[in-house]
Amino acid sequence: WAGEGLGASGKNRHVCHAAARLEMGSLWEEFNRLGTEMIVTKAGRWELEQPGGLQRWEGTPFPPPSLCRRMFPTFQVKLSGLDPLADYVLLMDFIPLDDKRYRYAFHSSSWLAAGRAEPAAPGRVHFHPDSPAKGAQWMRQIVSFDKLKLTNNLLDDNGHIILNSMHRYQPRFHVVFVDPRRDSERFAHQNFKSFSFPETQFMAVTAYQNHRITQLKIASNPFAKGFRDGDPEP
Amino acid sequence: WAGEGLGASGKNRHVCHAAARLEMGSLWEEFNRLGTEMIVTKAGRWELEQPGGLQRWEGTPFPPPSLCRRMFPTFQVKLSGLDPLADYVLLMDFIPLDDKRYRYAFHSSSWLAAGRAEPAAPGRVHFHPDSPAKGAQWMRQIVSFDKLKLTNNLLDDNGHIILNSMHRYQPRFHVVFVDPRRDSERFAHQNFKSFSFPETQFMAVTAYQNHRITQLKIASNPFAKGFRDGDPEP
DNA sequence: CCCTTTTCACCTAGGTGGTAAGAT
DNA sequence: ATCTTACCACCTAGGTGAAAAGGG
Repeated sequence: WAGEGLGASGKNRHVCHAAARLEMGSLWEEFNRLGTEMIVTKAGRWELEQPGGLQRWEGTPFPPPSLCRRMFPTFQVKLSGLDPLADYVLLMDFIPLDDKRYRYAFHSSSWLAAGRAEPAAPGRVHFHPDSPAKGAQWMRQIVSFDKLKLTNNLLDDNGHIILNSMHRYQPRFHVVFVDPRRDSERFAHQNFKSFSFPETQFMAVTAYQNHRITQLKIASNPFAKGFRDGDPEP
Repeated sequence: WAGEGLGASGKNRHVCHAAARLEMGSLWEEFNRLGTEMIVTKAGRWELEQPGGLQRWEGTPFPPPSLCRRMFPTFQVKLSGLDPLADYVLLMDFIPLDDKRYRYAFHSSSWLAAGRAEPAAPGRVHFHPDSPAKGAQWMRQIVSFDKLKLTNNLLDDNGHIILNSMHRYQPRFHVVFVDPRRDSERFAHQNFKSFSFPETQFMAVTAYQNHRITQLKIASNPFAKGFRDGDPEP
């Protein structure tokens, strides 16, 4: 027990001191003040396999690019307090913030509850693609979940995160110690630590509702530079 | 010994049946008949950190993109004979084919030996970025080393493969079983299997010498499509 | 009416060889 | 004379929101 002692929190010593600082916090807060919205789309491979879509990649053994959307801002954290020599898996999931469905009232520029939530989508998880890796490598630089994609396709076959449009979600971030012990399943509840940043909560939408969100996305996302007008900002 | 028995080759049972089939073999052979050339360049981060280069990425914590070159054709293999449930690391290195330096004689369109080889560059290794992974995942689809980049910069700091221009090289591919035993170092020599495909040998150059190589690169590399003239080929 | 899907122009990011200038 | 570099136009690949079209 000495070698795998528990911290005061009841967590394994490899995770009990783990800390995560959200990067781009001021940008997240700026979005959060307006009410962050994230686009969700379908168009996984199931859509593209219809006639007319297939020809774009026939002859290659690889699936077509998924047209699902990333998050913006990107969820990025700076980690500390890990054991540099231990292995960790990093992952994210998304939990409903309530059991409501929403609609946007343009006249008042606000979100209104509009009935109960639809049946929850399959609760998927996104592993950071560098997992597993040593604590030292995770702490060396910012960990970015820029490969994470959102979809509203319940039949999605690409492992993307499935969300219901017009529902609110809270991203969660988990640090999981890869326990080398034979019976590590017995300690699974001690071997992870989770982080939730309230400023990263958002509404899933298929098209932006709040025009101020649209303008902030255009102003801050490099890929939307084509929609900026006039003054260049440093 | 029964659990980690050795095959007839003296190799660990997890690698002794491993087999690798080179993909795009006919394209490699077409290049090899002409005498394959691969471009090597400098321009790692050391070059870009000179005044005038830095401003392109100031403000980001990430290094600038390396301008070093990929190989074309890309080295790709289809694996079989691995233990689906065991972990493997896949990697490549490059060994000099001889101790000569070459020059290209345009009048005869041929390579001539021109003295002894220069001091060998640091013998680097390129790990496939998905390493380590289970045998099942490696065998599921073609393994592609398209991230591998070549440089002639002896001071390269990006982990790229360092080669001498005007020298001949043979790419090698290694399958390494990740041995879970505590004293696995003692068995290192049994835990890997190596593959060399003669049709992938090449001359490192800083600019193409043989015009027929240039034309074949333009004809077959999608990124060089801008230099193709006239007839579209399926 | 409200929400979703499709298509588009425009961008980021980066992989090509050509070309001319530079280095040795 | 030979090799190397820097810059360029042109491509692949894919991430943007706008706008129009589609669906219940």
